[in-house]
Amino acid sequence: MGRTPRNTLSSELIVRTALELMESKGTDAFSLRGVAAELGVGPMALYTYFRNKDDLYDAVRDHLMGLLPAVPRDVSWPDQVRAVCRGLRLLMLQHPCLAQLLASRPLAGHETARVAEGLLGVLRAAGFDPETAARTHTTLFTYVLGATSWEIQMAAERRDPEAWRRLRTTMESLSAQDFPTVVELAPELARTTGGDDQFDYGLDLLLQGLQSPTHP
Amino acid sequence: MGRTPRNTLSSELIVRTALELMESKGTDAFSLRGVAAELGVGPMALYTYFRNKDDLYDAVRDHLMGLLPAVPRDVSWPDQVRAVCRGLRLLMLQHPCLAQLLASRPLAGHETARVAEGLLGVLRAAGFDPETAARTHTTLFTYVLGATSWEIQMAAERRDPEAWRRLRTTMESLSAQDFPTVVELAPELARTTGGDDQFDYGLDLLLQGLQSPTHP
DNA sequence: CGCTGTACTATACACTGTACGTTAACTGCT
DNA sequence: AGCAGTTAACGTACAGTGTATAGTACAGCG
Repeated sequence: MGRTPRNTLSSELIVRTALELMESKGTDAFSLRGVAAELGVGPMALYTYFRNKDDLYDAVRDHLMGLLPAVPRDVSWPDQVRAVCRGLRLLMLQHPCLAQLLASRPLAGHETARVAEGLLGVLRAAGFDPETAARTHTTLFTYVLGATSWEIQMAAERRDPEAWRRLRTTMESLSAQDFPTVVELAPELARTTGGDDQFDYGLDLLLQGLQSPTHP
Repeated sequence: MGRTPRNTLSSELIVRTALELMESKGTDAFSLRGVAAELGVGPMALYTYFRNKDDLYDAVRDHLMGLLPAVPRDVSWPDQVRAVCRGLRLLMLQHPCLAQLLASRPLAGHETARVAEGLLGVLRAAGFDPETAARTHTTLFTYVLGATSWEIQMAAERRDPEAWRRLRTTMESLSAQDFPTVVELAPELARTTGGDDQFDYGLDLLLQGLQSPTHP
């Protein structure tokens, strides 16, 4: 019997395979059995390396966070903040599964901590007191998460022709009497559901607030 | 044979039952079969009213959005914006499933459009041009979505003792040499993962940016 | 050599969403 | 009243899912 030899598996290999499957077949279609099949192994073999599916999700999330570049050193702190936030958004766009992984579980793992360390360090060096630095970190992080998740979701909707058609017909069924502003701004709304400009617009609002003279 | 009589079901009844189940058993444990069992009906009976599970999700989401109060009329526009954003957050906190429902599908449905109409109307009345109003709407909405989803997620984690313990040990395993700022600010970070103050902090940053003299 | 721990397999269970075909109950028409 | 016709709910079935439990082959060590 050609049984699979012993040390063909490893956490890293499983994580890489899981990531590939999430990106090719879509995050929802991902399954442990799929990973196992891809590796030519029984489903239960994965349980030697991960206690359950969520545990594997954690590992994939942390692996992806490890791909974030370091904070640039020779620019002003607002530009450092911009770099971190844009970097995280770009990573999420490159790996759409990251949006769902970040939304469904809290920060945990060393790579994730490294990212937090980078942003918090920038804020502390800019003179923020501990509480304000922590608040600002959470605000920036949740903004990036919300804005980019939304962007990814809308892009996915646009790609699925059936869902896109349904959305269009819903929009067109709105009476201009009951929803005058939505109907009037429909083209603008469609244009502002994503893109670099939209992201930077919100990010700059936050940064402007942070730099305002009335800020603590 | 006591067969279920004909018109015991309706879309509204199914939506209400689904919502109850999501809130009692948790959004993840929700299933069509559970709803059907609760209604004393076979699983396929639901397909007379909804084409599939996502269709039911859409209906529940729109139903929840209908619970949002109207925009107050006799206050300044920043206070109107505050009211809308806080109202949406409160609704999400009262119905945690709403966070997942909003994150996983785009805006669709009349009640959702009503909410958008309210916020867009405020912004237009405040003098924002169409494009800026649309951008601001998206920014505010995604901020509320991201911040509140995160808050709900962290609160859920704190309630699960096993997950909470794992998070604590991960935090404590971080060396103060590699992660000086994270370690130093650990108490502040734990305190700023949610709460009215944290939410308002980010919201005020955005509003400050919107009211700044350099804003378009 | 035999022992032990470990990495993988096999089987099984309780679920899930939903496609398909059937049947019973109600509606309206004659 | 009797007879369609429509439709709401049913039963069955299928292809999946995550994972508990028990078993098996192999590596390294005494």
